[in-house]
Amino acid sequence: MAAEPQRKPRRPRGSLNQQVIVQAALRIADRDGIEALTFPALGRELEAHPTAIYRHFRDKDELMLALVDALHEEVTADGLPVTDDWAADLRAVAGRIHAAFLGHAQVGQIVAARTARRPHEFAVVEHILGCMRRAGLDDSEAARCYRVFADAVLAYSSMEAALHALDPQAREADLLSWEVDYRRLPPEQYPNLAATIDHIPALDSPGNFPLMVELLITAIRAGRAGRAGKGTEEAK
Amino acid sequence: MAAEPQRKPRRPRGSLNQQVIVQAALRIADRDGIEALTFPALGRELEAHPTAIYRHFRDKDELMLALVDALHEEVTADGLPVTDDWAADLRAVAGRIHAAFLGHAQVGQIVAARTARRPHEFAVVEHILGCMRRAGLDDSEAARCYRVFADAVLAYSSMEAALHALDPQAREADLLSWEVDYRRLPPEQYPNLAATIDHIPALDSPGNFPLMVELLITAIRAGRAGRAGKGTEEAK
DNA sequence: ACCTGAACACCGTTCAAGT
DNA sequence: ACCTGAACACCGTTCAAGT
Repeated sequence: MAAEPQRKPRRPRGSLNQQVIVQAALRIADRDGIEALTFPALGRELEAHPTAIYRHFRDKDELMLALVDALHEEVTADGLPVTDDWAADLRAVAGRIHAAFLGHAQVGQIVAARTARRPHEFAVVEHILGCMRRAGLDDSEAARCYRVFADAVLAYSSMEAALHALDPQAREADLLSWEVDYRRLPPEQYPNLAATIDHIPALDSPGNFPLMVELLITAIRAGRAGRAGKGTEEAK
Repeated sequence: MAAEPQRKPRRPRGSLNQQVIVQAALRIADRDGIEALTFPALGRELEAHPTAIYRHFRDKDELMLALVDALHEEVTADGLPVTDDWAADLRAVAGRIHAAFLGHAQVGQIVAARTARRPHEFAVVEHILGCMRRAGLDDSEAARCYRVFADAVLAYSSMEAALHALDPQAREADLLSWEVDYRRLPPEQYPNLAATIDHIPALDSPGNFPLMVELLITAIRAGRAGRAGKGTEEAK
């Protein structure tokens, strides 16, 4: 007959490489969830033998780190514009990171747990440092504020990605728990909750992340006021 | 002779419960790492059959959520003191959360990924809301700032726990990557990095978290200035 | 040099059988 | 009611054998 079984669609010789594997892994994670990202699944997606990936990545952890780096690459893909408004630039880069993490929420959720630093993060570091210096901070303050701003944006985005990555039922249950459980608490024991419960934003409210960014920018603008920890040089 | 084999040290009848299992799980995670926390390992630690845990937890995920809740319990264990200084109270509760997460870093690292809200978190919510209201924020602002402050503290602490939970070699490699890789970058392409590299705190510098908390407090104190997002009522 | 096949150790989960 | 034993499906990883 015309359609013979064709059991083993072998890949051509050198067609497997890190980039092809990373793209396939991203497709699987985005489509079926991070827990569905297994070597057998990768083999099917690539139409290759599951263990062929070991030619290109030492182990699964190294593949995961490559996925995280792919997200950072997406952040810097179109270049990070530098304007004369450092605060606007900080909002922009924070928004880019946040968007990339939620856009690939299944991978974004593991970023916080995988702290390894990879090549594509360099450009982001340089960019944020520039914003801090243009804000008028001295080198020491700029360096410390960079560290905190970048890590806060990373950690918060990763946490929101984790919520975003939950399957719909579990997520709905999580959000409903807030609506239901918290309203049931006795007002005399939880007076502050009782007074403000109607104003508390949802866990996944889109305004949460921008507000955190805005608070950090406000504090950076406020400048030397309220700096904690060692290394606060009064020299000036 | 005297010491007979005694192969199966059976547990007495009703001696297994959620609390006993959670404590055993925490011991294993703290001692051997989160990836060593398996049903077989739990069986050995409890001297019970591995699958006996299924009598008390629906699946492994539910056990993990119980571990996360145990951390929140630790935060509120000694009560959260309310003084006349809302900023100091915010520092204190943030420090408690941070300490609990790093104290059980193996569990702390998964908190951000497991967003489920559990009983022992109620008291923390109430406490932080009280701080925000005493800061002079109206109910809407207090609610929004609570959400961002609490989640930022949670996310940042969880990320630091993840770094803290890495095995020593991997962690050393991560920290060294900063020292080495970043110093190798061409200064003309990364001028801001070149200028500030000596001032950038280490990934695990103990000052990072307090600085983030201080920045948030500074912004909250700055008050209405620079609030972003919808719901910014100009009524006043 | 690169990919494949088979095997190994291990884990989460289920369920019928014991006490 | 509670725990145990055995089995099942599945996964990461290794390694000798193929082309």
